Amino acid sequence: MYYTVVTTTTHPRTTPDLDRAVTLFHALSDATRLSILEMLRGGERCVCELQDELEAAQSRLSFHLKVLREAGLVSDRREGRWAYYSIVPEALGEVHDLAVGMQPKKGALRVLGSPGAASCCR
Amino acid sequence: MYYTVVTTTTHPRTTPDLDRAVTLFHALSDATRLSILEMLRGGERCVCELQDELEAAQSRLSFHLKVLREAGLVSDRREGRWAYYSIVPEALGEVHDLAVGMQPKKGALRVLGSPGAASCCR
DNA sequence: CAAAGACATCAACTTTTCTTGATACTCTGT
DNA sequence: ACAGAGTATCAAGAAAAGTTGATGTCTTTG
Repeated sequence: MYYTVVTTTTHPRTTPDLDRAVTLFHALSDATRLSILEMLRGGERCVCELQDELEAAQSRLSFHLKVLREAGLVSDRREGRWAYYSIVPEALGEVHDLAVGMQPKKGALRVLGSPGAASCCR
Repeated sequence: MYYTVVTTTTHPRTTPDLDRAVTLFHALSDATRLSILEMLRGGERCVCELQDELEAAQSRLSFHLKVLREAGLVSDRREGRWAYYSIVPEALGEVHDLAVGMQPKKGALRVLGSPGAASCCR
């Protein structure tokens, strides 16, 4: 049996990509995490290396790596007792696309008195 | 008189753009704020319009607009008793550049056993 | 098998961020 | 000058995020 999703949605872009965008930007909104990513730009790193260079407590690092991992920005590979983290380029691609997609639409540049601008309050 | 900045800095990119990036990403890490930006994509809007469409309390909106404004993502224009907000494309450009700049460096792709990868822990 | 290293996870606590309701400010029309 | 609309700001409380130290789980090595 099939269900044809009719999408009666009154408020359109309310949930789907919005959540994703929030997750992505939130993961990037912390100095420690950005530093981690900066280190990973050079290639895979294990937690102990990050720990040394960032002078951060181990559990703190683990916490931030989890945030990055759950946002899909980094992936981890286990080898013996080490965990190697690396950047997931596709996720940064999403961020890139989001930034582009948030630019004003064509024709949205305000020309004073143009119709559509400020249909506001009487 | 000139100062030749010698950059004795031990920890390089520790403060300058990092803070800016954090501010920018943080401003974007909230659903309400992203919705506001989405509305502004169509052009300038006054607070009352945003209020109606987003069904958000006035003070709440004001709060979020302030975060966006302080991050430089939107600008406001006062006209009579109305405040019109609009997107600052340049700020989104910064976000775009950040996303690009965070991609792994050339040659950072891990080839198993390649030198430089995992100089880690003995 | 015991000991030690590399991480993850958890609980308690601190800090930051959001929300809400009240209040203040600034125009505008009368 | 007054009343009311449109906003900003502030204080207090609620919720979310980050930090720290302890503990647990694998895994490797002697």
